[in-house]
Amino acid sequence: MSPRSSLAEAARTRSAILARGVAVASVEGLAGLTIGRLAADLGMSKSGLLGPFGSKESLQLQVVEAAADIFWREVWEPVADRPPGLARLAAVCGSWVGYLARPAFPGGCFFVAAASEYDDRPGPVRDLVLGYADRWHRELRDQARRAVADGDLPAGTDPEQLVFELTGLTLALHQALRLRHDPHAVPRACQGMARLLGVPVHAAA
Amino acid sequence: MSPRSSLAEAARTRSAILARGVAVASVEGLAGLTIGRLAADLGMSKSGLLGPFGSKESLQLQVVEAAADIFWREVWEPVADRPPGLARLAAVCGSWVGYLARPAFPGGCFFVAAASEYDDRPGPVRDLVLGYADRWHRELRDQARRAVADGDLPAGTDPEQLVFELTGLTLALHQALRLRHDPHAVPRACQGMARLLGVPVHAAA
DNA sequence: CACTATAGCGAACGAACGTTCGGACGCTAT
DNA sequence: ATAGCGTCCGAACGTTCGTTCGCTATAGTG
Repeated sequence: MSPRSSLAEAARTRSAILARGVAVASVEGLAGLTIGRLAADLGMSKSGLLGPFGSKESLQLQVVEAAADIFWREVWEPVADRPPGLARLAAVCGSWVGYLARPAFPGGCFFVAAASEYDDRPGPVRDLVLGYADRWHRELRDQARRAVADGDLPAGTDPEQLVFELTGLTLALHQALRLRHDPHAVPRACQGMARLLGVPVHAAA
Repeated sequence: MSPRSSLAEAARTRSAILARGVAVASVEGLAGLTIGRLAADLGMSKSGLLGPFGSKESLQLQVVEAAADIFWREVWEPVADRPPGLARLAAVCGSWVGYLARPAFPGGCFFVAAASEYDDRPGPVRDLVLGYADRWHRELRDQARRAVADGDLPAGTDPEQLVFELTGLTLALHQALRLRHDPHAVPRACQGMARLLGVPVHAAA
C-alpha cells in the first residue's frame, strides 16, 4: 500500500478496478457486482473505489466497455490480417471458439452472461450491451456477404441466416463448457461451423 | 384478501408465491429475486412469504422446480403422443420454438437465464438446474438415436452433435428475441432446425 | 519553498437485504 | 363451547447495499 501516486497512478488504479470488475462480473453477473466486494478484493475503501466513477451504473458501463475491448483484442485482432470474406470468417470462428474455451474471463464470456442478464432490463446497460452485440453481428454479416459475393459460399446463401446459426453454435458451446463441462464441446462447435462454411474451422490456441 | 384460510388455502398461497417467483426470476434473475420484492408484489409480509419455505435458497430451489413443471407441460406434453423418433423430435422442436416465442415467462425462458446465471456458481441451485438440463438433453438425444435407428436420419448421424446444434438454435432464438427483438428470429430457427432434421419444423401456437 | 490540486481513506447515512420471534386470528375437532 | 393448530402479520435483529462528506497525504507548479 504505497500511495506515492500521481495522475498516472490514478489511471492504473482505474484499470485495475475495471479488470477486476470484468472478472467478477463474468461470474457473479453485472448486477451482482458490488462496490464493497470489489473494494475488498483490491484492498481499497468503498469510497476510494467509487471515486473515479461516481456511481455504480457508471462503473457498470465502463466495465462493459472494458470487456468489449478485451473481446475485440482476443477475437478480432488476431485474424484482422486475413483476407476479407470466407477466409476471415472461418478464422474468426476459430478465434471465437478459442476465446470461449480458454476462457478469457473466469466466468466464461462476459457478453453471453450480460446479454442474458440484461435482455429484459431496460436502461443504459442494456443499450450498451445491445450496441456491442449489434456491432459484432454486423461485422460477421459483412464477412458472410463478401464470401457469398466472392462465390466462396453457395449462391443464395442468406448471410443473416448464417450468422444466426454461427451465433447459436457459440452459445451452445458456452453452455456446454460452463454448465455441462462437456469435454467434446469444442470439436462439436467446430464441426457445426465447418459444415455451415464448407471449410474446416480450427479452434485457436 | 380474505384470510378465511385452511390447510388448502396454504397450498394455494404457496402456488401463488412460486408462480410469481418464476415470473420475476425470469426477468430479474434467480439471485435478484428478493423476499421483500416478492412479498410486496403479492401483498404479503416478508415473514409470511418465507414461512412455507424456511430460507431463500429453499425458495429458489422450489422456483426452479416450478419452472421445470411449466417447461415440461408447455413443450413436452403437447407432443408426447407423437410417434417416437424423427416425428416426435421435429414436433418437439416446433413446440420448443413456440414456447420461446410466446413467451411462457415474461423474461423469456427461465432456464436459459438460470443456466447462464448459475453456470459458475457452485451450490444446490446450480446442481438442480444442471439436473434438469441433463434430463432434457438426454430426452432429445434418445429421440435422435431412435430416428437414426429407424433410418429417418442419415446413417452415421451423431445424435449428440445433432442435439448440440438444435440447442444452439434455441439459444440463438432466445437471444435474437429477447435482446435484439429480431422479427425474423422464429423463421430462422425453424429453417435451421429443418435443415438439421431434413423435415419441416413449424413453430407451435 | 509555499501553494494548489487530487487520490484515496474512514466514518456515516438511509434503505434494503435475509432471518427470527411472539402474537393475533380463523379454522377444525373434541 | 373451547382447546388446539396452523397461517400469516408486525416488529425487530444484524448485515450489506450505494452514496456522501470531510480529511490526510502526496505530487506537481510557481
